[in-house]
Amino acid sequence: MKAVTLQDLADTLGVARSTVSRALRDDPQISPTTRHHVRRLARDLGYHPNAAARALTRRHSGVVGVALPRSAPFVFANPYFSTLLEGIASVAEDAGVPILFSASPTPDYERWLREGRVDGLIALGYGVRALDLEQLEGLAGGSAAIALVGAPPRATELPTVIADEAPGVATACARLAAAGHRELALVTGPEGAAYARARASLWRASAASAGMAIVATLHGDDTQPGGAAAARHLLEQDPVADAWLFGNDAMAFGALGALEAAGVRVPTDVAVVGFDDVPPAALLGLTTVHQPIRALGEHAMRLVVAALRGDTAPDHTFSTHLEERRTTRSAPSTPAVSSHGVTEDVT
Amino acid sequence: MKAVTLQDLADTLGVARSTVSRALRDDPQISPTTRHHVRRLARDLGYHPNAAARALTRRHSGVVGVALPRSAPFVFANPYFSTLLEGIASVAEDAGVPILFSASPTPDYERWLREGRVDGLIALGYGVRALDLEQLEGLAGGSAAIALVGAPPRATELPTVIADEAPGVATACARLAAAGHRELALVTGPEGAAYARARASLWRASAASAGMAIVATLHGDDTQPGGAAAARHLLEQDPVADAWLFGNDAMAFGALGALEAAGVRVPTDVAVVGFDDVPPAALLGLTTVHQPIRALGEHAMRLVVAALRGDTAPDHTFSTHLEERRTTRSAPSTPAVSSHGVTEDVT
DNA sequence: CGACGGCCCGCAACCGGTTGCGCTGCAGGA
DNA sequence: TCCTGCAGCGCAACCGGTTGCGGGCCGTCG
Repeated sequence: MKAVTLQDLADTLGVARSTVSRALRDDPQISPTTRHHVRRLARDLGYHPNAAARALTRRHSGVVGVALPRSAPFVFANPYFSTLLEGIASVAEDAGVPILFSASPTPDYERWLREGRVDGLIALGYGVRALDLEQLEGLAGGSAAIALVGAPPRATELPTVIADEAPGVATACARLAAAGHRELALVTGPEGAAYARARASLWRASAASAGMAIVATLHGDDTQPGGAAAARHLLEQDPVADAWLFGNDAMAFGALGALEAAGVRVPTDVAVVGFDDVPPAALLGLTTVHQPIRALGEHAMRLVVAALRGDTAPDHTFSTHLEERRTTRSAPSTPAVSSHGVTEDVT
Repeated sequence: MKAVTLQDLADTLGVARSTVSRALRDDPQISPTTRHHVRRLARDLGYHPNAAARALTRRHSGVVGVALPRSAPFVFANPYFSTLLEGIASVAEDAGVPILFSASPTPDYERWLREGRVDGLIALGYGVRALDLEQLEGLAGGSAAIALVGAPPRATELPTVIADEAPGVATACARLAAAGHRELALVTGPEGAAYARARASLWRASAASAGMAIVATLHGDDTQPGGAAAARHLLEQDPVADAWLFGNDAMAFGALGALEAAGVRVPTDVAVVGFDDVPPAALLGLTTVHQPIRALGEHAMRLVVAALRGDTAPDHTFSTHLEERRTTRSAPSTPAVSSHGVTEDVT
């Protein structure tokens, strides 16, 4: 089954290929009648312009790539990325831009840009290593539209979309202190990750100014089993800190499971605080630092789409807040459970 | 910043473009020395073959498309699709195949095939409408590699990956009957959806042969809020069925929230059974019919990859089973809670 | 010493659209 | 009547790789 080409249309109509091309592209130098004939035949024969040929002459593909930080099982097991993708895909859909992605530890996506496979790129999270960052900056000097989501390994001129984590962390510390906690445990992300270091030092500073101390720090792998392992580890410590902070919700979920299995009551014996506020957090009643994940994704795609069109998108800053639910004790007088409930973040 | 092309390499080396092309492609008719020179220069100049040009001559792009059934917010809010994507992306990663997708209600993906943007396509769930199915069947007659996931609207020759839902449903009914239930309520998917009809009639048949009856049937929209709404609706009925079956887990989650808000105890007052067993189900302790979602995705991609290579993948059948957790009562003598716990489906 | 064969490489066509430019034919103005 | 102007279309080059085929150069054998 050969695909029908411009030439085919031209042949059966007895005109030149260029005429057909122009007719389909609404070129004013084609007469209405000819244009009409061409369009009708194109419709009847089911003509679809070859994407490769078009991309070749137009020097761009109209596709935006999304660089996932790690391999598929990791990425898709974490609702954080799904939610980010939700935002990205949703504005991509409105803009009519298809998305190319491949979860991979290797920086394929940088090749995509050079090969012209994609015109723009959104790099998620700590997938961007310092080395890649340099390459990306070079590519951005060309016509590539690039946006980063999450804290890059070092300062960069590349457009970066990120939420200010301070407010959420600050109120979390305030609430914990008010509830009587003094010694905290922190389970942060992988040792090398920039965002994990940033969050850890933020927690430390914020805890200190609320009159608390972080007495144990662990590095998790940002997965649910990793969180469970961290929890078991923390349970062996003596004394056990009675409030645990997690670098993301996935690890907190794992910890909740481990705590239940160990017969430890939450929040009575230990309070648990997550980070990100992914959709399942509301279901589980996990207290967590809310980050507008979906909005971050949307904005990243908006930046890229705007860059592709040549104009620049309005700047926007994102913030965080504490979503207080059932895994933390309430301070003596304040009502604690969020009124949002399970339907949140879904529509 | 112009990209470096074959011609550039040829010019600086003083050879023909074709020579450079052959040298890079390990053509035996190029001398080792020339080949070496070419490769070195290519590396030094950072040459990357233009994807469009290559796709144009080779008549294929090396990309596989994934057709999402509805728009992004719906798809990514549902862990079912994330898990499917996890499987798909994971074998795509191994095969080195990038994935193109765009959540959209319109059949863009069929265009993708015709435009040569993608060589293969995986169509998810009830996104495949009867009309599209015809188109897809036509395209499959050509060289397109197509796989369907989930029940198609009608019988088709297209390779379809789907799990046998009968075993899971049957044991669910058996357990419910053993726990003393007699009258069930069913909240199934959208009215028009083929898979929803199939599941509904399966539940009905299975319940009947277990000595139970489905006394109320509602159509939900497969979302969490939809499930909550359905639950509120069911609570107004008189008498209230004391076991509720849901067409997917997302709706069951919503129902759980609504039940909690209404002060109804689960499973004492009403038992809740979901469908799919998405990862959060384990966290929440939702009893549900387990479907090997990730494996379904993996197999679909394997089918497509095999078809692209010209050979055919081994057939494989998938089954379901009941994952009994805390939202159903246990029968008098059997131990009920699954031993899997929270770490399931994560590694 | 000439012929023949094999190794390497260049020429040119092609994939399917896009686009600058030039040519034709007809209408209107001088 | 001749020239100008413009609308409408064709020619051909180009985008950047790929590939069939032909040809030059060299070594070897008769």
